[in-house]
Amino acid sequence: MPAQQTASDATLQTRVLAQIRADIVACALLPNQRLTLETLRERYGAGFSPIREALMQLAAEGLVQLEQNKGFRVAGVSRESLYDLMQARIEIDGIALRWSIDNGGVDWEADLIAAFHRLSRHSKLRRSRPGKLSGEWAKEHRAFHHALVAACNSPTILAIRENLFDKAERYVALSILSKSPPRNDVAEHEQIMEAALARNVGRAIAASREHIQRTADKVAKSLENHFEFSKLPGSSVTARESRISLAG
Amino acid sequence: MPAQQTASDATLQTRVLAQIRADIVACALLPNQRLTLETLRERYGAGFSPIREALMQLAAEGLVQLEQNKGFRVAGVSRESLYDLMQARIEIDGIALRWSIDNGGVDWEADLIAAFHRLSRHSKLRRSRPGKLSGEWAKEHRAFHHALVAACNSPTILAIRENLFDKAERYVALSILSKSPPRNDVAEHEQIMEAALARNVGRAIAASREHIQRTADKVAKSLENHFEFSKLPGSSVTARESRISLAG
DNA sequence: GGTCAACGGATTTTCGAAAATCGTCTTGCG
DNA sequence: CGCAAGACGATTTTCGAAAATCCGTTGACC
Repeated sequence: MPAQQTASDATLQTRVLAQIRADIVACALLPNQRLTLETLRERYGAGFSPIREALMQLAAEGLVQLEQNKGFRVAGVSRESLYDLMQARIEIDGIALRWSIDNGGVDWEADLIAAFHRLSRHSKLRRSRPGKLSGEWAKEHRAFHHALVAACNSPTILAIRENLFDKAERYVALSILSKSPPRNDVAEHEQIMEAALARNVGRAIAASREHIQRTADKVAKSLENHFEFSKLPGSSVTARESRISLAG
Repeated sequence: MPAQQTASDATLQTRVLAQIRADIVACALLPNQRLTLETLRERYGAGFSPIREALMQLAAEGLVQLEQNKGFRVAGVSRESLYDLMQARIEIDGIALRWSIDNGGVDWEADLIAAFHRLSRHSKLRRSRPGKLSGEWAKEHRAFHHALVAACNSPTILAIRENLFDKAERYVALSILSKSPPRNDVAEHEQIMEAALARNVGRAIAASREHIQRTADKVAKSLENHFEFSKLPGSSVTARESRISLAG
């Protein structure tokens, strides 16, 4: 069993898709950055077909933009789309949370508590050491929010939620890249969890809304403070290509 | 200006994508039908690449399913996924409607009224003549529902809504294919519109919920009455490949 | 008779080259 | 000098063939 890669299903296309998506979400590929096929071909070691197919799928998900005969770009960011995204997340997560509380059984409760425990531990580690563990933390954070809504029993809503979460995580990664320290939101997560476990739908949704709203405001603020995003590590992107416009 | 095709943006991929999506939504390609690349190549007159790219995008949208090394199929249907879809539509359309009522101005009102007028006229034509105009009607029906939420001012929610609408329309097309006469729901649409124009959010959302719920029930019933779906016009699909299972 | 491995056909997946397209620069003309 | 037409370079888009994979089947061996 060659356990070498994190997520290599089988086909090259699947692997490339996962890698590019991860790189975009983690802002290893910056917003608005041009995605030349030749460059991607070198970077991911694949032919044109798998890469183009992966990019098409990401275009459908909204993580990359495609212009006719002009190629692909990482989706741009703006204050408008940030708040649009976060507002939608509030609603969608609210729905998923409501249904999850309605349907969730003991397993759901147990998984949720376990996920919170892992998250809180990783949050402490994250605060003590430098920002090298943010990958680990992001994983636990994602797992916790997934556990919250895991019992909602609606593949449609869950798929939508997952997609919005990806996009939100990208904004958070961008905020961290701009030297903004991550905020300590363990207490917020605990409040959501406790309300959910108490089967208090209204309180849980309100707490979730607050959580997302605060994240949105924090991200918006930290991006405003760093209007010029020219030289970021590990990318030969020109200023023009990766400039982040908060205006439109 | 060669106005020959309905929707031919520019690239072959875009055209193929629109055609396949339309064919799936209209059930010209039946649920569960296998999509051999060779067959699609003949049917749409294109190479492998544009077709595969289009299918990848449709896979991301959820209209086709992709199995590793086993190719593509039109997404299957089931009672569970029908109700999952419709339940999600109720919620998403509710959100979009609420925001649209909050934000909509006079233009929104005017467009909505105009869309309803066209819809009601086409509904009468549709009842008088045989089912040859259902394509026209579907277009107006789609336009009306879009006009309802057009002012919601959230690209994210609108994109999600559009996708769910496509999937719902496919179920309705399937229902019509099973010789089930379309129901006369002009009154329902009028109720939604009037509540929206009166800025009565609660009543509008309730009417919308009722409308979707009734459509779901109607579709579910007409599909149950036609368990065997083997020989449908214009397709050389074997019974095994296109059988519609309402069980799972 | 039953089980397992290897073979063959069909299809997917991947590749790299050819064709088409766009933006830009240059050139020629008014 | 200004402007339009044409050509060049870079990149996308498309194509068909080659490689890889899967499934069903045959055949051999226990």
